[in-house]
Amino acid sequence: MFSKATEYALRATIYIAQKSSPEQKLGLVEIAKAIDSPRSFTAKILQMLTKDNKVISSAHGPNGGFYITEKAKKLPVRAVLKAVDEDHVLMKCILGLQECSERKPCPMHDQYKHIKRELIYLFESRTIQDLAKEISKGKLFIGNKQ
Amino acid sequence: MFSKATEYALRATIYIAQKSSPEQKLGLVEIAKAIDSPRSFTAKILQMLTKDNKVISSAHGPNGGFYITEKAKKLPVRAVLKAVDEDHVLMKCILGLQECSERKPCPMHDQYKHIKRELIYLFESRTIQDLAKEISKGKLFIGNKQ
DNA sequence: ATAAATAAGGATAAAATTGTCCTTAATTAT
DNA sequence: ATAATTAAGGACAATTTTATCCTTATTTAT
Repeated sequence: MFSKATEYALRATIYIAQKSSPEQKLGLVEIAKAIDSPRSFTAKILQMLTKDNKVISSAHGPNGGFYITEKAKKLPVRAVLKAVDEDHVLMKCILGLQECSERKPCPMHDQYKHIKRELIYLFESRTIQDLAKEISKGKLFIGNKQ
Repeated sequence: MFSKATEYALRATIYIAQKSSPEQKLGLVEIAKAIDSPRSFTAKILQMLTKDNKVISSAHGPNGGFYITEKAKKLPVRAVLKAVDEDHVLMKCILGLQECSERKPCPMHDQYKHIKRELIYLFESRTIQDLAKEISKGKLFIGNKQ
């Protein structure tokens, strides 16, 4: 559904939301290990997420790293998709038609529109915080290696 | 959600199902124009769909081209995904984790699993024929250019 | 001030996907 | 038989995505 970049972005954001605070920042190496993603590529993706402090914040130097503010935790998960420029995936036609709408529907439109609505609702209604909370309750996983 | 290849595969299959018969075959050029896809790339994709006559059938020579049998029309749309080797998209974890299940869920698993189920149901329950019928009723579109 | 630690950014490489072109094979009509 | 028409298949090219590496900038601690 999403690109690798977006998958890493979502996993990293959830992990940072769960483990970090402005006092306790996380380094790139720890994050990449935890979410099982390639280190340098993850760095690029974190750059997109920290751009304008939209979703993730960062600090240079010793004890620096990545963290998330309380305010940003309250953003819908969809904000991550927007930050990595893949929000359109939620809205696009499942057959890839440029123009597919009620007025000009593709053959799957009437069926798929309900799923699309739920997808959008999922990413819009749940906040980054929501997902981080569940992971800290214990039973959830964010990386491939145990 | 799907790759371009899969989008073209779905559009081509629906178009062929609507316009062709074993007596009335469709040429590559017509198909590519109708579904607004690159001609030569579409040829490759049609090759996958005709492999072992799984979904689409073809014939060489004058008055040759692509068509679909009555039997194949009754296949679930999911058969197209399988033919182009992209069926896994329906099942995969939305965060891209290799192992994501009830027993070892990712942070979005509990929410997303319902959507996943509906997606699978959509592609499993609807046949190629179903989609072709609706397009021939008139109000549906399968290409970008009008 | 200096050194150490860390993210930011640029250049590049590797791999995958998308796309084209040309030759070959199969079929049909003459 | 021959020519025309069409799909099949192989080789390659272009583009996009994924990934790495190296240098630079920023901050902190000494």
